[in-house]
Amino acid sequence: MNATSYAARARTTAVHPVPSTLFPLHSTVPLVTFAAGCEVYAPGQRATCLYRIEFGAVRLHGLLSDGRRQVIGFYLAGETFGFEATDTHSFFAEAVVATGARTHHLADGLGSQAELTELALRGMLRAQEHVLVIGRQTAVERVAGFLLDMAERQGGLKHFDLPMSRLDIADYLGLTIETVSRVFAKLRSAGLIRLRSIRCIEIADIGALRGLCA
Amino acid sequence: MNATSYAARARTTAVHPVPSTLFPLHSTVPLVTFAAGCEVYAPGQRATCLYRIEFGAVRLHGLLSDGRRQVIGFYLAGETFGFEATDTHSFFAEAVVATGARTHHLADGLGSQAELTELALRGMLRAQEHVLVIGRQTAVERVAGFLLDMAERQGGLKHFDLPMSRLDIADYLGLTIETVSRVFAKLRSAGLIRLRSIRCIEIADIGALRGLCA
DNA sequence: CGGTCATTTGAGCGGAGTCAAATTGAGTGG
DNA sequence: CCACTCAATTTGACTCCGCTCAAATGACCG
Repeated sequence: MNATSYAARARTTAVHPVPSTLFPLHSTVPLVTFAAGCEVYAPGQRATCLYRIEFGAVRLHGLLSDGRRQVIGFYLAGETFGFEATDTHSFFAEAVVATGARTHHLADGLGSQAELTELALRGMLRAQEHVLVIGRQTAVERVAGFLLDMAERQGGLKHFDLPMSRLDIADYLGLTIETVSRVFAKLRSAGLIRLRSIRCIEIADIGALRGLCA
Repeated sequence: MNATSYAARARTTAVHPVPSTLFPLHSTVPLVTFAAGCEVYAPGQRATCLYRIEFGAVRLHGLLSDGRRQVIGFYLAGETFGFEATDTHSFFAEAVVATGARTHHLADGLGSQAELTELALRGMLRAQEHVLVIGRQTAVERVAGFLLDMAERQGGLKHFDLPMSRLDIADYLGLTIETVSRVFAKLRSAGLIRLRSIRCIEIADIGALRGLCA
């Protein structure tokens, strides 16, 4: 039983839950911003628009009745989320760090049928690959794969920032925060990664890291 | 490490890998049939059409390099699979039992953009919910939820057939065959289910079963 | 009836979880 | 700039759920 509830582990800092609308500088669609930890939407709320992230990061997550949390996915700058199979949202979406996003209603250009299909198909593939990772990989394999994925999605540089906390990573990978921390320590002492700071990772041996991903 | 390879555990019975085309009786699109265990497609193959199942069941699964297997999903009569985010397939599709399906090319009616979007969105949601189950639920919760899902998808009767083996179930739920068997035994001795035969389940106490699913 | 394969059951182990304490780090105010 | 606070992360010790290995039982079939 993995029963330590999310609420008990993470005393989420209370933040202003109302997104502020800023000037649309580079686009005709409005930019909404969210402070770190701020909720974008919750399950059951009506899905009204898509969000394309300009800066920052968002996590999608679900909760079990006793508070166990699973992060379904992270969305980074340039990525789009908010589309649903039903007319209401199925999961929580929250800003991981200060985030700005442009909203697109289904009538808009980005909401065109073909693009929505593309997004849905990619979202499906991503979730299916996530199932494979969580269902059959060890803690080390999951963390190694996660770091490579994050590096690639941030431009493929050999050092990059992790916008999310260890708890977010653990809940994304189906592990505990302690296990994630221990795997980081192991990778560091094996010389595969360096921790420039707590949230800044440098990949020192990408080949070895890839070799760990089964 | 969950390293017992699928090949080592399951000596898949060799079957005729060539689908036979039968007469299109109720539809203008061709019916293809697959014997139990027969491969429908494999990763890397070009995705040419959708399959709508007339009878039988299909599993989608991925393999890790050392043979660990994860079943991504099952498709039952009336359900559609075969759509992909890229132009090639990402996973294996195999008939679980003797299966007949109608193929629909993207130009056909069923392949219309709106329907494809709908399928992709539902597929995404299903995979995301699967992530939540595998990432955060215990063995008992996973099995209980699986049985309820199967019952519901087969018409909601209180008894139904499981088309797939215990190994398929285990690989779908991210467990081992022994654990699945033990949970079945536990649910049976607790009076929540009855096993009419090895593959025929009767739900004796659906309320209690639901209560187990967190 | 014997062979083969799927499933169940038993015994023991280990990877990741739990509980707890130490350490680091980011703010904040003096 | 430093002391202090509080949260995030790391580290340590121990536990337990689900895995591994092994053997028994059951189902199907020629």
